[in-house]
Amino acid sequence: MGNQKLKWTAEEEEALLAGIAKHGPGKWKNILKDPEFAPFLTHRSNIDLKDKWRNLSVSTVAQGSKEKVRNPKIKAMVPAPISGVQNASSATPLNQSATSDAVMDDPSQNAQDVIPASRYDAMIFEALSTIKDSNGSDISAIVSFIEQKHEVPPNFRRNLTSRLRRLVGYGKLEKVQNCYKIKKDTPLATKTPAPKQKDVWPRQPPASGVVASNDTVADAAETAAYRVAEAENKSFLAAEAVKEAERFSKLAEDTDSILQLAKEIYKQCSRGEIIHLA
DNA sequence: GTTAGGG
DNA sequence: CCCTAAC
Repeated sequence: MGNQKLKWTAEEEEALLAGIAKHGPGKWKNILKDPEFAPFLTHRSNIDLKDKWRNLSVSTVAQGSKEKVRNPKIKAMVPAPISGVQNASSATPLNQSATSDAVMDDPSQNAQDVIPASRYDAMIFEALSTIKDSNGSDISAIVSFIEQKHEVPPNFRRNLTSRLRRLVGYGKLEKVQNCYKIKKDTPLATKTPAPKQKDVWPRQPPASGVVASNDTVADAAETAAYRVAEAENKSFLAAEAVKEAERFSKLAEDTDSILQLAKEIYKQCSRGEIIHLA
C-alpha cells in the first residue's frame, strides 16, 4: 500500500521550527492549531511533530562516533531542545541544522552545499514575533536581531531581502512602507493555500546576458519559481525553470537563496510530488 | 485529549 | 511511523 513514510520537506521543517519559536517546544497541538503553520502541516499530527523534533535534536548532537564531514561551523550551538517554555521575549535559541534533509540531491554537481537551507524563515518569524512592533520591523531591525543571535553570512542582508519578498508574495508576511510584519490572517481558503495571486511574469529574456539590476534578477528567478509551482508535477518544466534560475543566478550576487529554492523545488518535482510553495 | 518515551 | 503509559 501507499508508503506512509513521507519525507519531511524543508517547508514543514521550517514551519515546525517557527512554531516552536513562537509557542515553545512541547506545545505541538498549539503549533498544529495555529493558522500560521497549519497549512504547512496538514498531513502531520502532533505526534509527528514530536517525533521530528526528537529526530532533529538527536541528529544534531549525535555524531559522537563517526564524525562525518559536516560544516565546520557547527560548533556547540545549543543543539538540545530546551526544557520548559520560555516566553517569547526570552527568545529560545533554536539552532538546528537542517542538513538532515537534503540527502540524495541532484546528481549534477555540488554535494557540499548543505547550507542552512531555509532555517532563515524561522529566524525571521522569531525576530518579528519578539520585536512585536506595531508597524512591523524594517530590514535593519530584523538583520540586527538575527545578527546578534546567530552568525551571519556576508551576503545575509541581500539573502534576507529576497526571502522577505518571497514571504510577502506568499502572504505569510505583510509589508507596510519599509517594515515587515507577520500577517496573522492566513489566506488559506479551505484546503488549498494557493496564495499566488494573479502571477504576472515579465518573461525576462536572457537576451545578451545582461540584466538591468540585481533586483530584477532576483525577481526573474522568483517568477521562475512561480512557474514551477504552476507546473506542479511537470518535472521538465521544473528543470527548465531551474536552468533559467541558474542562469540568472550566475549573473547575480545573491545567488544563494534563489538557487536553494530552485533546487528544493527540483528535488520535490523529481520525486513526482506536488509542490506547495506557501 | 495531549504529551513523552520505547518499539 | 506506530503503540503505550503517564499526565
